[in-house]
Amino acid sequence: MDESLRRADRLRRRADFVRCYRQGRRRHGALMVLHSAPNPTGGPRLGITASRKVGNAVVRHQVKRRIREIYRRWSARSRLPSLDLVVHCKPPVGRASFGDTERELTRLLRHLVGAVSASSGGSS
RNA sequence: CGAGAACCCCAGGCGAUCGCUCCCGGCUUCGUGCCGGGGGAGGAAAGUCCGAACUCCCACGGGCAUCAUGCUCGCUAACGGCGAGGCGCGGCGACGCGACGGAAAGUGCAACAGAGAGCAGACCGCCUCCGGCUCACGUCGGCGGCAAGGGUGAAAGGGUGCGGUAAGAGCGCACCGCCCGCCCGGCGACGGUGCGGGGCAAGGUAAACCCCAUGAGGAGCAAGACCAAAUAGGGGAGCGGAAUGCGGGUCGCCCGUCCCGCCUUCGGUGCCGGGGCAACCCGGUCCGGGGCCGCUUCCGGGUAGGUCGCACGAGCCCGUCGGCAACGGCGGGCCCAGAUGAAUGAUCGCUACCCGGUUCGCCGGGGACACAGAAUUCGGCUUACGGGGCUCUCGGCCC
Repeated sequence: MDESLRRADRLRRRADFVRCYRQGRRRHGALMVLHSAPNPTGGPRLGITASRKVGNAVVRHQVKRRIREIYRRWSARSRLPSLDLVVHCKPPVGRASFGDTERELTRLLRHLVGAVSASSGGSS
């Protein structure tokens, strides 16, 4: 399958982030919080936030790259509905391993696929 | 071998798979997507502490205030940086460190201790003389003289010695130190076993105020330039509604409000002058109010958003020449990140090295690990931090 993740697949405007926080659903994990809100673009978009509590610039960039990589290579990504996603990092993620981060993120994303497809089926 | 001291260098490498971003070329159903090739974090990218380039704003000149710098000569686009030198301090030494102008302009400050701390001073002490006691040495008291010795302090008004004296004192002398002038050396800071003069005055603190010299306009790439929705608002023109303006001040600028003047209009049996038999009319003056709304059309500013600024530069590398050096000249070669919720990555092999075992072939485990991520760009400084090389110093041992 296509594993590319280009500019259009990422969240790039402050307004989109704010919309996710205000109107979106939330799912909490030990390492991160996942916000999600429907978007009209026809495909999922990903945004990642990491405050300075997570670590210095090197740590924050590493965490964001790992999350982007996990999302990019996630096998069920193509089954996601048209959603804007924001992964907000919590401080412990700076010390977590790649494996732990991957387990947590995929668990949160899996819940999302099931929940949204069920609710959209019920409403239509 | 052990302690140190300068200077310089590196910041893993190779491969596989899947991705991101920029540039070039080709194809393009022009969605800008594919295909091929190439570039893609640091020595500090950091702190944002200095200095500049660049951009906009302001500006006639001068002064005040504020801030910064502060030995000399160089280097540099510039600097609060760097190099060399002087002086002082620290270290056995290699070497390191230093806001390193002025305290004989003024003002202020100095805890505690101490007799006394800024027109110095007398606690213990030293001494002549007088008096008491004593055979005497001496001792006690008093008028005075003194500051050598002790003691206090961060600091007590040159040091050592000799002379001198009742005891003392630059009181006198010698040497050392200090201050002033000259001479000599040095571009200069400054230095000199140089010459002459002065008994020594002028304590400390200027990262206390201050004085002196020199320098500084402000804001910053979210600078700034261009394109430009939606909504709201501004300006011009035309038409319609009884009537339907203009100029100036206030302000950093614009709009509004407010204020002033002129014009116009409405009201007040207002007031003054003139006219008329009169209703009233004309001119002036005083008080109060109004000087907009709707539609059509055009124009400009501007927000979101986008493009540029934005990657050839005080550039890097090599050689050579000048200079102790910082650095500069000349010649040749190279093109070296440009993201913007922010790319430069993730995972997996092998490998230096480390640990354990060893039949010395190797096997098992760990595995590149410190500080740390460009954001307009340079030159520095400072701070954080892993490792290596070379030279030098001191000490120990061996030949």
